Amino acid sequence: MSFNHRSIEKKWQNFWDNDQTFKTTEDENKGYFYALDMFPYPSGQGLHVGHPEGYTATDIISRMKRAQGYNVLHPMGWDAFGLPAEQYALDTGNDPAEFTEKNIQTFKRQIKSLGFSYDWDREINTTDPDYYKWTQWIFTKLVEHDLAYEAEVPVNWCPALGTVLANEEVIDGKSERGGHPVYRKPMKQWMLKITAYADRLLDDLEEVEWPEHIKDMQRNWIGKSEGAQIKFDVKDTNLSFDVFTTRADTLFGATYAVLAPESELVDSIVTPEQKEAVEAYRTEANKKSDLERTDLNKNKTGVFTGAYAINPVTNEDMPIWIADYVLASYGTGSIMAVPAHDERDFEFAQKYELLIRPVIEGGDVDKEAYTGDGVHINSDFINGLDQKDATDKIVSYLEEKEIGQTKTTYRLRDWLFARQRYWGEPIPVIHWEDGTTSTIPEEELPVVLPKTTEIKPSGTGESPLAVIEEWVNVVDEKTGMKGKRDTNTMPQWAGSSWYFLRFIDPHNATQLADPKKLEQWLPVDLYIGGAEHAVLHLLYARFWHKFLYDLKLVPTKEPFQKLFNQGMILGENNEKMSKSKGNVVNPDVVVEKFGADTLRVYEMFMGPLDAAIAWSEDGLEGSRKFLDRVWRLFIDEEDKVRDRITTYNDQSLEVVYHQTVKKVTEDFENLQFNTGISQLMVFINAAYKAEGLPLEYVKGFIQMLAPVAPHLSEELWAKVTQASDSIAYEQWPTFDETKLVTDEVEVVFQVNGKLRAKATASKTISKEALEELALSHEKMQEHLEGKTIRKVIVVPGKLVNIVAN
RNA sequence: GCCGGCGUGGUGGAAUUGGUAGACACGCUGGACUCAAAAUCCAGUGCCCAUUAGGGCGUGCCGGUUCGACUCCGGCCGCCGGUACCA
Repeated sequence: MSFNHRSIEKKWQNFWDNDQTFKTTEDENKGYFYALDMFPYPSGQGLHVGHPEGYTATDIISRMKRAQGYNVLHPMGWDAFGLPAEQYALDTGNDPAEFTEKNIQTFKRQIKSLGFSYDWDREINTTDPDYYKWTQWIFTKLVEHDLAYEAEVPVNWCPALGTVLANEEVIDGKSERGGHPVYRKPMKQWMLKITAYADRLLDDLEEVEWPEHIKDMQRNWIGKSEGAQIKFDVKDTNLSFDVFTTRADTLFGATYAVLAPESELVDSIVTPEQKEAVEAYRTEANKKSDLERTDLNKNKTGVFTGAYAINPVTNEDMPIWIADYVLASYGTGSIMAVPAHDERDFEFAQKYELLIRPVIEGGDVDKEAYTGDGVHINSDFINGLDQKDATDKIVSYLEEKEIGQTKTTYRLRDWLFARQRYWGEPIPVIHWEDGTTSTIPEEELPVVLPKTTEIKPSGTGESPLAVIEEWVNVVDEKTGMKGKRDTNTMPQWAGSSWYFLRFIDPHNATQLADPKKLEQWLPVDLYIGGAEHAVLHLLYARFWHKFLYDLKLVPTKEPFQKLFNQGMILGENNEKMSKSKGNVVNPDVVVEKFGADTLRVYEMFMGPLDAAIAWSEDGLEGSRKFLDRVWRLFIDEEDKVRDRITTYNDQSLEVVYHQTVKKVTEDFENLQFNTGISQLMVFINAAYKAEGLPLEYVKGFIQMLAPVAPHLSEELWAKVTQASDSIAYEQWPTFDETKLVTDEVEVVFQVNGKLRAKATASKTISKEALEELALSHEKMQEHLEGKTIRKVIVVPGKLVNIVAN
């Protein structure tokens, strides 16, 4: 008979709720372990089978750590602000808050049906004013410390929709909804100065246990680049501009200069003859989105300004061009072009027939740019030097003349923190009529998002909040001065940048979280989520954490000690699951048919946690068969514990049991759940062949199965031990190192590296005796006949290899 | 293009201080049980040759180091992820 997952799972989920089994303990005599999932955005689609993969992994670790005597913090919450809810509101006229609440209830029901050991008393919702009060508070602190500032930044403005669009809502320069034209329009926006933390965000990656490729992605994103900044004078004026270059050594080969089309200097230097062409080019460039600009990278375009710069070492005239292959936002927004040794400059110079002068030996400038190292030529005082020496010498020269110095730049840009949207945290700022700006003091937070019956575009590009007059307009009670609230809201990244702190003290009304509790729980010991957040979320959260660290509000430099990214679960056809492909698996259906335990076992057994693996209905059934097999081993047809389970131990399972405890414990610790579960299967296979089942081993096995299949294990535990308590806090089984190996081991005999015979021998057998055993073996003698033994390699307890010819 | 990862049976995957390749599972084949089927239990299952005994081949491809290579080195091919005019 198989177990009834529907009744068992319901029974134990109710038990855990009523018993408050997973309420977080904070016993100072125990260690603290913080196992965190990336909290989900509660979409209208409901839970996907990909979600439980990471959740099961952290749940297994949480349950094992509780049994190992730790206080475990294992919370769940909702990253519930975001675009889809607002779109839904725009489409239907409904309140995004209600829609979001409904989605949360669906997610929560689904997550609870999987039996995760979350402490639901600590549930967090980023859209809850009690939560976003502190999101806003952190923002005001950033303003106080000059890490938030306002700047004119271009947005995707769609006049037809009367709204600003996110990049992903713009397709080929048209709005995704309606296909209306979209323009780049500068708007005043809040920016966060994440670049001030660039070096620390880079350096402190050394301190965390993250997958190397994720660290690499962050390093690339930060994009630290060391080079030199060099000043160029504009001919016949007192104007000048700086360029950034990593190849100062090629300065003698700089034959022209390029400014970004947006550069303000262009207005001052453009000649009357070129003015029209330059203006036309700038207008054209302004129409293109960043994406379109990069799309055109095959065919570089640009226009001559008519002006010349002076090369500071050759004193030659360098024509100044504008071209959109130079980005205003990187470096100084202007470059010295060295076409002989830079591929982009080479392509541009060829197209516009600009001078290409090689200054390094090697390569052929008629064909392509040479970007390698080599001996410098045509370069006066650095001739004959290699790249490094030439760079050092020329930078010293420039420093002496005070026209250049070493300089570090970053690819990382400041964080555009404003959204012209309704469904987000209001930015807690008032713009007064006298032109000043102030943040809302702590005692007046939160600035609550006003309820409104109709969310509609403002028509000006501002958020829908701008039309809610009674909310926007404020008067200072003391001075009577009028002001307007900032109508921007925060991006979705805001709430998720610090939620892991609030889980530690979620109901604290007076501070973000109690410092003592933060000290106990931080850093997060294990953080699991999808790789799609490898860069932005993790970088933003690290930035805020470091800022709070500087304010002495959190005790650690880094928030997440160990990070792991679960892989994707693909559809049975090996493609990404999607509605349109019809390959989506609904977890509700799986839980109903096979049970939550089966789903958990299957998702952990299908392969390594970080691999992308296709769903398989057959594999799922196999996991259920394993659980049934476990059940039948211990429970008979009458639903009674089998009398094979006994306190007598005939030792036949001793070795495999101790091996199982060791391997399962270590594999779970290392997140290698697939091999850990396979070891549980090995034990069950052996147990089926054994006469009696020692109670101690049965109990130990059920405990090891419990983190993966908790409902079934609770039920088995209750039946086998007659206990009325949960298995959750039973001490995790231990193994005895001395019982791991048998006295007799199988050894392998090889001739010329080829396996020819096997034999059993004592594991402590001497080298000589083992060699003798090999040479005297019948099979070996056959293979050695007529050959001369040249060499014998003996690995004690393992093998003998005889080299002969 | 650049950075990172991967490539093992019919399938998902095990195994790397270099030492029995294919653990565990799915699938398949056979047997037991059954009137029969399902379920279950037991056995077999990398490929090729051979009736057996046995032999040969085998971890993407080519080469190297080694007594011995899935594992280390060099060169290719393919797939996946990230990123992209970053000066």
